[in-house]
Amino acid sequence: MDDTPKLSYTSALLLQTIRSGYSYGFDIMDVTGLPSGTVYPALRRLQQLELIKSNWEGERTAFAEQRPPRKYYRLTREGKETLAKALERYALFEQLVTAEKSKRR
Amino acid sequence: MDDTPKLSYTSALLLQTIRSGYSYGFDIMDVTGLPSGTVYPALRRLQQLELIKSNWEGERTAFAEQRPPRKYYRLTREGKETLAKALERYALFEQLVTAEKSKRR
DNA sequence: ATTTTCTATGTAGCAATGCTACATAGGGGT
DNA sequence: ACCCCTATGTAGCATTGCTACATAGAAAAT
Repeated sequence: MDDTPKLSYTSALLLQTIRSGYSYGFDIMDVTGLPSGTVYPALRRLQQLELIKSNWEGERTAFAEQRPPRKYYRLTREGKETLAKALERYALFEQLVTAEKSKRR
Repeated sequence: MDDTPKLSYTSALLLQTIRSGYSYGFDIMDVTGLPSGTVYPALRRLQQLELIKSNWEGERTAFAEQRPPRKYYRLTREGKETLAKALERYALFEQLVTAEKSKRR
């Protein structure tokens, strides 16, 4: 019934990061603080699961801005749905934090 | 300088769960939804890192309540400090969620 | 001239983590 | 007899995460 995969925290974080507009590897590394050896393989896995799609930046744009070309990612529809479910699951964390806070007057 | 280990999401969640008063394995499994094969080894690792301590429930209490004895966990001082730092790191997730929300009016 | 720094993507190889399935055990119910 | 509930735990495998390294062009520094 439910074919959406259960995402690790890291995977969910990556999806949310992309969703928030940080859409290429280097930028994602920057925001999340995760190393390249974590980010790039994880992105590849997410793409294999068809939760994200990618396209290379045009060489002309990269050349004009004098830097290597970027590979831009965006969420697929399935990616958005899976992320939504992951956020529900991870909301538990916050509930526990707030519950604990309210305990100590 | 900083000897506090970097916790996985799962480890941080376990610490927070214990902190919130769910202090033995079976209860933790119940709240988090994580299976025993995840929870028990992870608790053992957290104890090896001296982030939590444990003590067995008295046999008399368990006998009186007609159930197997529980192993109760509590955070050490180091555990509390490590958790606090983990929460800072994981706040990034929420920031991204709220940032994204504010983007779509 | 050469070295270093910055942007950018990526892999190899190892260690750590997470999970499924199973094991154990006593009490209570059908 | 058999199953369910509470409770802890392990074996063995698959997946994940990380450190260290590789590549490459442009700019800045020495």
